Amino acid sequence: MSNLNPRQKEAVRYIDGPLLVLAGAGSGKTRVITQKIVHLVKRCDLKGFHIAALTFTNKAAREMQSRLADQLEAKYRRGMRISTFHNLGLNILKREHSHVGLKPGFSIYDAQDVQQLIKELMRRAFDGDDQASEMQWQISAWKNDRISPGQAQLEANGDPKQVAASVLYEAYNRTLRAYNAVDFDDLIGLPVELFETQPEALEHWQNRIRYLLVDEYQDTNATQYRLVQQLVGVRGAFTVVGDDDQSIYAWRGAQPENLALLSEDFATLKVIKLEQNYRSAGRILKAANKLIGNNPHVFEKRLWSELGYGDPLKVIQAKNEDHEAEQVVSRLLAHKFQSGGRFSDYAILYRGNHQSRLFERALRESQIPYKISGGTSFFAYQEVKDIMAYLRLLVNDDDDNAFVRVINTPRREIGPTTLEKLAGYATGRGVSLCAAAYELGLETVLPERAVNRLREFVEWLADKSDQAQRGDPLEVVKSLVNDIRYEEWLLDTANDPKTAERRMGNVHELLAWLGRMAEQEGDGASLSDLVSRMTLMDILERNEDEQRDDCVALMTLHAAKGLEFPHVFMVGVEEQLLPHHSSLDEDNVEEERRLAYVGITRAQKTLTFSMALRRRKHGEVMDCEPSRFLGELPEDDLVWEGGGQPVDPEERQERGKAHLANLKDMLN
DNA sequence: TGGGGTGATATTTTT
DNA sequence: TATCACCCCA
Repeated sequence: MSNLNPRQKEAVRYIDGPLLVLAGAGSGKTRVITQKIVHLVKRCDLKGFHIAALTFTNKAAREMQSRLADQLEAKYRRGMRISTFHNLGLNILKREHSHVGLKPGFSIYDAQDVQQLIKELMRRAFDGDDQASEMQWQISAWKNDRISPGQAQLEANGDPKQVAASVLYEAYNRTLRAYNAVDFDDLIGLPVELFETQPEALEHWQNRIRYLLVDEYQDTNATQYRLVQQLVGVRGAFTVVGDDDQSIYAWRGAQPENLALLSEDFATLKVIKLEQNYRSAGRILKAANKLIGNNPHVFEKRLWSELGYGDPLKVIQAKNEDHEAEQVVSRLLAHKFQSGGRFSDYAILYRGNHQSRLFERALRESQIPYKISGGTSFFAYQEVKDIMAYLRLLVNDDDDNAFVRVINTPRREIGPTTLEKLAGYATGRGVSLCAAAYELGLETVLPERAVNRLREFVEWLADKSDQAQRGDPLEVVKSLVNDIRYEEWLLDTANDPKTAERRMGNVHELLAWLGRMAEQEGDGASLSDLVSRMTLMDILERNEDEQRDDCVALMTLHAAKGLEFPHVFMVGVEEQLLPHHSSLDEDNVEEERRLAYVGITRAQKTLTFSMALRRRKHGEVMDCEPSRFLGELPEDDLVWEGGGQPVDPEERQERGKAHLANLKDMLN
């Protein structure tokens, strides 16, 4: 407690009612949350069992957990829930599944599964899957806003596209239930629905969670806010921490107005502002404050810092986008030599992922190690999806999506015709594909050979499922991979043995994760538990760059939220790019300004903006103007630089080599 | 069954 | 312009 400032202390100690902590960038909010948990346990005698802290990302949850582990003995942490919203939702559904029409072992569909399903439904209903992702987006938006298919249809007001989407929404939900499956949005939405209608269930969870903390509160959507409201009930024992200036996810349903809404819904709400920043030099904060001052505010806030004033901010004006990348990289390199720092002290932040390419190239040419965050998820690999589909089917034989994925992977000589007939039969009988395969009537529509193959498959599946229920789930999974000769199949299908090897490596990785998770969950863990937990995990692609740890970080402004770097380059700071043109059309400049604000406040010591005067867009060379946001920064703290002549590629190579030699010298 | 040709598309993304 | 998803074919 002694290392907290007075405001932070107040936020930690205040437990008399609902509390909103407005935590500016770099004001130590995670410290406050963890300290508060310690305070609740040690000073207020609250059992860990009765405390829940919610985050949006697994990363944030992990971070909080590990910080807490440093400050609180294990016995105090028993039963404490520090998890993402979605994991809490999963826990609730696991306990209450019967009330919302789910059977144990229900599947969780990720965005990819959902897209597949929606395309399938669209092909069936409108013979065509045009704009499937738009539909997917719309349905998710409705779910986030707590709008039912019926309401959606009413609100569509005859607009054909909206009507179609709402009809699809209805069919989609129905199908998901038939498959005994939920999507990510349902993990929050179904508990909310449940709590609206089942007071006993709500009471149980209110009794269980007696103090609730929520991180990044400005990112909550309507459904998540409702869940928070329900859980805290009239008691209102909660602390939410957020910053309206860092709300950059409104486009995916977040409602920053939930911050202001709190004071309406909880009359006794106390608000504490954390305005002392421990991260950035004075100049950087001054610029950030001035920029964000152009946005309207419900809560006024002014960050200050005791760190020095720091260097002026720079703006590099490059001739074109290649030149921009060159300039940024050569300045980064020069600065690193001069300061003797590490590559990991630097970050390059951009608005859109496509902007990374040029910087990657420039960094590679100069032999600078870098890592790009936001790679493909481990679970996107087809081999991982395959095995996961097997596991899903194993614990949930209603999951037709998984059935279709798995039935011919590897080949079982069950072709599209057989499947189609099976599907037709299943629909007629109102049962799942798996169940249909057992039915005797099947012989009337399918030749004996096909029926036998299907039976063989489902019987094998049932056998495995039995084993999984009785024995060690992990062993069953291993034997499953063995039974289907997956490795053989990978070798057959990949034209290059290296790819097959890599894919099998991913399968082993998956098994290893399952093993680790089984260990973590303890003896009682069923395969179903493991599978659903896995689906919510965030294992990222392991690329070679990540192995080295001294790397320049490349990421989008969105991905940078919550991070900090001694030296930040914000690139492509031009009109049409930041603010992005589509936000201009939609009159969303304020969110773009917050995005710029997030970028600026990532920097600790130096901040450099860059822009190109001309840039090719969609194959056409366009003139670019400096972002309006640059004009909103304090003029005296900004140094504009031309950027000099472009360096020719050969010289760049030379420079890279020289740099490498230099590194070697330093090592010797 | 994967690769090559074709045509649509071009912000941000977590769970 | 570059990428990506999809369709068709060998």
